[in-house]
Parts: sequence; C-alpha cells; structure tokens
Amino acid sequence: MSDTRIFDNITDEEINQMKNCFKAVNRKYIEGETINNIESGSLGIVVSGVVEIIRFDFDGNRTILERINENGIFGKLFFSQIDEGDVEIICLDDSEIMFIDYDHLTKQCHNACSHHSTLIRNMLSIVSEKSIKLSNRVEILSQRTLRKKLITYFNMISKETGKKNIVIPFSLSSLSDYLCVDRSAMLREMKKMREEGLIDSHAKKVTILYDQTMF
Amino acid sequence: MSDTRIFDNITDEEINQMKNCFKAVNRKYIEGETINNIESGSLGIVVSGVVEIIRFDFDGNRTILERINENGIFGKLFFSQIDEGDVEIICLDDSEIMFIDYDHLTKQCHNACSHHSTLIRNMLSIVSEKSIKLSNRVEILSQRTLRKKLITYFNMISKETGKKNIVIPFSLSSLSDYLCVDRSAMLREMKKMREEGLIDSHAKKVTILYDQTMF
DNA sequence: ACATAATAGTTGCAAATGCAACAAATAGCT
DNA sequence: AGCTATTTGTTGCATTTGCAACTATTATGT
Repeated sequence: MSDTRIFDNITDEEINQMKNCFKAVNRKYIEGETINNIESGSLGIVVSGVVEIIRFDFDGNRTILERINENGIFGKLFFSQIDEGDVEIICLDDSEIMFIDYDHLTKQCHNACSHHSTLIRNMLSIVSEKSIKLSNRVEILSQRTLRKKLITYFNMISKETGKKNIVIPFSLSSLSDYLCVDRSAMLREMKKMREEGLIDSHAKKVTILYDQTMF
Repeated sequence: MSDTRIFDNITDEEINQMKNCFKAVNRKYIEGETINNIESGSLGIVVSGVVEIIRFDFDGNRTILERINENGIFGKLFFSQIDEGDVEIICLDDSEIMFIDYDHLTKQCHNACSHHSTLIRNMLSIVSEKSIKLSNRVEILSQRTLRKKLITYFNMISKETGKKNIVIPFSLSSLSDYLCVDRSAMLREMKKMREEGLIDSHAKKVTILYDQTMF
C-alpha cells in the first residue's frame, strides 16, 4: 500500500496519521465493476489495477476518454460532461482505489502534518504526468486523417519501448474507441497500410516499417 | 509581477530570494513573436499575454494544440512531437514569460527556502487547471462529427459565462484549426445548423437555440 | 472438446468531410 | 476616404469515413 507513489518518502506511521486528515478511503473493486457515486470534490487514485473512463453518447458511440493505470488519478473535476452524457468508470481488472478529498489535500492542514508538503510534491508529480498523457492524447486526436491518427499512436507506443515491434494494449475494437473512429474504417486503413508496405500487422501485433522520422 | 498565481501567498522579498534557487528568468515578447530555444527541462509560465502552441504538419495543416492565457504553463515536456513536427509557440499579444527549471522547482531546495512548499502547492493548482483544460479539449476532439465538435465547444464557452449568447475568442479560421477540421466544412455545418434553427450566428457571434440539456 | 461469446477482418453503399477556387464582407493602414 | 489584406461565406467535386451486414478467427467456460 505504501508503494503508492503519492506516499513516496513518507513513513507508514505518518501515512496512517495523514489519511485521517483528508478522509482517505480505500475501496476494492472486482473486474468489470463500475465505480459510481463519486462526490464532486473527490479524487480517485488507482492504487492497483486499471480503470477506464468511458463515454456512451446518444447515438451509441463508445469513447474511451482515458485509460488509467496504477498511480493515475481521476475525478469528476476532469470531465465537464460527467453529469450530462453517460460517463462510466469501469475497472478492467480487480482494482483498489483510494478516494481522497481534493481540498483537504491541497490546502494547508490544520494539524500541520510534517509530511504534508511531501505529499503535495508527490501529487504535483502525478498530476504533471496526467497532463503529459492528456497532451499526447490531444496530439493523436488532433490528427486530421485516420491514417495519421494510427501513425501518431503507433509512434507513441513505439517510443515507450524503443522498438518497432509493438503490441497494442487494447483490443482493436477498443483502439477504435480510443482513436474515436469507426472500427471497420480503422481496420480498412490498417489493411491499406499493410498493402502499401507501411506496416506489418496481425491482430494486436504491429510492426512499423515506415520511416518514423517522417512523422 | 507578484500577482502571478505561482507566487500567491509569498512575499516579494521571498520571491526574489527564491527566483535564484530555480534560475527563473523573465523574458518579454512582442505581439506575433515566436518563442524558441526552450530547453527541455524548462517550464514557461505566462505572466501576461497569450500564447498559442501551433503545429504545422507536412501537408500544410495548421493545428492549434493549445491556447494559453495568463498563469498557464507550457514546456517541451508537454509535446512529445516538438522535435519531430514543426511546433511553434507564438505570442498573440505582447507577453511576458517566466522560464523556470522544472527539476529545481519540484525537488527539495538545498537552501531550504521556507516558502518553497507554498510554491509547490501553487504549482499543483496551476498544473491541475491545465489538466482540466486538456480534458475538455479531449472531450471536444473525441466527438465523432463536426456538428458535435461545434456543439461541445459552444456548450463549454456558454458554460463559462452562463449565457447562450457567445462570442468565439478565435477567428473562425482559427476555430477550425482548434477543432481540427476544414474551415469551409465547418462553415457549411454552421450554415446547416442555422437553417435547422439550432443556432443563430454571424461571424464570431453565436446564439445557442438548441436544448443544451440534450448534449 | 465442445459450445458460445468475443474479437478480428471484409465489403458495398451512403453520408460526411476535405479540397479548391471562388465572391463578399470586414478590418487595418496611410 | 480609399486601398489592401484578412476574414467570412459559398459551392461543386473528390475522397474519406461511417454504417450495416456479413464471415472468419480466437478466447473462454464447463
């Protein structure tokens, strides 16, 4: 538990002491379970597992707004439409989530916990990382064509591992929900790219053959 | 200068003292000027003015990745493609930018400045706000049709002011760069929406006539 | 090992969007 | 006030993408 990044450099005794300050609650969910009843000021931190923020719109489209891994955060704060559209938070694995009160976290603590400032620094690191991920997402979605969305996405995955041989961490169906395009159109484009020799692919395994410096 | 949000609740004397710690440099730019030579670990904070992060891709598309107002932040950190594509940072007004070294900001200061933790708390607030803005952006770009992108965008602007009568803070040409769609296609769609009685619009002035609870 | 569900892959056709090439209106400048 | 540049608005046509309705393949559970 104390291996959650938000508690980096804080001792276990301190942690328990602090968790009172901002009313931290840990809750466990099983695979496939939906997380609901999140209060608006509450922040969720993924202690373990994976969750996805999904929007279902009125014409039946499913959109993966975010996939959040360990140490990632989420909260109503981040989706302006969470009340309007149908946004669901789904656990893809058995997951443990810590909910904390955002205001208590950020404001100076009355009890003056000595490690509160360490906590805030850790939080800054987590939120910064979230910003970077969101920026990457914007970069993908801002591409004008399906092909460029795919290439931008492939390049990012490839950059992480340093290999041209990538495995997509989604089902291809989910990938289309993530890229916000039609699944069949996406598969058709991948087929074209295969035919043009830009990639090699079979299901979730993709090998980049195009010149990455070009994109 | 001390009205920059990052220095909230820190006295002027303290500020000057601290600015040494993380090598803060303030620089002024005139309208239309491009900001370049940003070091990779450096973070820009908009003290005054407005800047836009623009990507020009190989087939001549212009994309507004972000528009950053006062107290907003930017940095290489946030664009994975800044080295690859042609990303420019342009001042839309006369602007003052403070550059700081991100690592010095986040790590514990050797001089143990007493207000360093206040600074980090302020930074957390700024970065959180950035995350929220980016999430909103993702929500717009994730819409599958041009019409829905427009509606989502209009709703957000409308939500800020609480009015159905909005003025788009871009030229319509820039708006299309922001929504990542073709300008003429966007204008055509707005025309259709006018004809269907969903909006009323003339240039940058748009009045929402549709039922906002529906979207 | 079999049945069933989930995922991957394909294709024709319709609809949406991009592209190009304009005209009209507005803003900025001297 | 008049000229110029920028922005806004329009439209025909080509291309891309979405939709629907399939088949094929791979996982999953008993």
